Amino acid sequence: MTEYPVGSVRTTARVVRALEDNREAGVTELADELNVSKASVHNHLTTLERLGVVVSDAGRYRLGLRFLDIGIGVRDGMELHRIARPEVDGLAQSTGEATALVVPEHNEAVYAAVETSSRNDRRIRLGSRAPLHATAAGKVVLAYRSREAVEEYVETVGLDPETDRTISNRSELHTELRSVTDRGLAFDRGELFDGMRSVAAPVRRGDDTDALAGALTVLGPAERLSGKRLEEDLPGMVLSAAKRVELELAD
Amino acid sequence: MTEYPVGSVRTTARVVRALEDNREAGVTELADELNVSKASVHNHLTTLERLGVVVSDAGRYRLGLRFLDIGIGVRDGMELHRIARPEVDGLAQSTGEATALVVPEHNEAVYAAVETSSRNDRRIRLGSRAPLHATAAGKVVLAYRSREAVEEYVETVGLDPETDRTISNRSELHTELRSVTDRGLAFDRGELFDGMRSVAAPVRRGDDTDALAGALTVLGPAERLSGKRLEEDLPGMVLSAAKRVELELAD
DNA sequence: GAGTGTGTTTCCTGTTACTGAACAGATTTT
DNA sequence: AAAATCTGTTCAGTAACAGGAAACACACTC
Repeated sequence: MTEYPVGSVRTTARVVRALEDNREAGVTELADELNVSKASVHNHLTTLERLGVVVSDAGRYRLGLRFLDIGIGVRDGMELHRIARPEVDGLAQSTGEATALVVPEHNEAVYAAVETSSRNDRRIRLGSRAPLHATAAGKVVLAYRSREAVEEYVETVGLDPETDRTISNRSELHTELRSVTDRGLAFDRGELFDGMRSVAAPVRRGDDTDALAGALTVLGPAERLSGKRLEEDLPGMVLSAAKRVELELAD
Repeated sequence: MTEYPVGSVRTTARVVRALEDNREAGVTELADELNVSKASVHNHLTTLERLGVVVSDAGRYRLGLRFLDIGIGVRDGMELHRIARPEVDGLAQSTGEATALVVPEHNEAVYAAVETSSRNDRRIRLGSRAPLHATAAGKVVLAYRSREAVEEYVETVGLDPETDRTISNRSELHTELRSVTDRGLAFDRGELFDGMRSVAAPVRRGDDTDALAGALTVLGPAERLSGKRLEEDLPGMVLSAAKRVELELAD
């Protein structure tokens, strides 16, 4: 058994990945980039096109919008999203900042819902992914894991520094996570993007285990997120919103 | 050469499709549903999980949010989207109705951007797809195609009736499309959903050929979309918004 | 009109993706 | 509590086929 039981699917994934980066590409171009024969690339592309996932136009190929269809479907299918969505919207309105529902997946923080108070403020992209140790929401996710699970994260993912404020050593991370569980809140002060701060509160599944379902978060520029607003006002709002989601999630 | 040059990818796609419908499933469940051996399903699932596209939890499998990531990336990468987005938002604000940017893909109308004036009004889903002959935006798409291309659409896709007002015969479609090109505008009066109406205007690529890039559309309940508002006011707004997009698209 | 791109097709072969069956847990039934 | 019956997972063998090389077709350029 190799790493990928169905090898050809892996090749397909590489083709998709390449199209994701290049936005549009030709057969030879992809063949060179991926070190695969032209014929093989061609086969994968026509397969993908038949499947309605890729669009071809005059010998150029690009990804179609079926991914969006599937992705939104997956997102809308999450009960956490259904319940948390109104709170995300409400938070955006009451705080005047960007807000999001963040969900852990494959050791990354995924923005499953994003809302902004002012339109055309698209700094955080829906569906984008960030490292767990460099965002408030991500730290919430880590904080509610066992110490071994956190160690495993450090081991496999590593603590790559995104800015010069990113937590990048093990002990610092552990003390930070301790403070997160203590307060039931996490902060990020320019640890992912310079001049960008965020607050996040956990949403736990009340039912069986107290496993973490996700996190609500508020994000904004350091100029606006500071002092009492950052330390007290926003935390209070995020926390109570998260609590409401937990309650409704429990039933 | 068979229908799908890389057959195993087709199986993978079927697995993904099944997960899309079932939201969550086990191995045997999928194996039965797809008439494939358990082992094979298992192989595909672990491959997909390794690729970060599927999430497994206690023997249950479900699609992850990577599709959303890719999909939004594709969408944001479209220059038409970049340019049309502000107009879609502006239309939502000025009309007070739901608005969208629609793009043709694989003979379907895809909602590439959706905006609503009031929050939590999520009737049309981002990324969802509708038949070309049953929506205002779709009729715009068809109208700017050659007659043979329209015939080909009727042949391959067919004119399935979605409601009792859906255009479902060839000649009716052709006269309708004629009126669309004449006025540069398309209407839909409950042809996709009962009680739902929409107006759409074309966005054409000015540059080389006058190929259609997409359409802007306004949607709402029949009670609000009727009379002079439906016939004159909204058309005027959609049309001028579409013109502005065309202009900026030309440079 | 030769030359260099492109995407597409063909053909062959070594790989591998599938199946059927055995295995290992967990849960339920008796 | 043990047996029966679900799971998901692993294993081994074979028939299918995915991938590579090269020829092809077509569009450009020079």
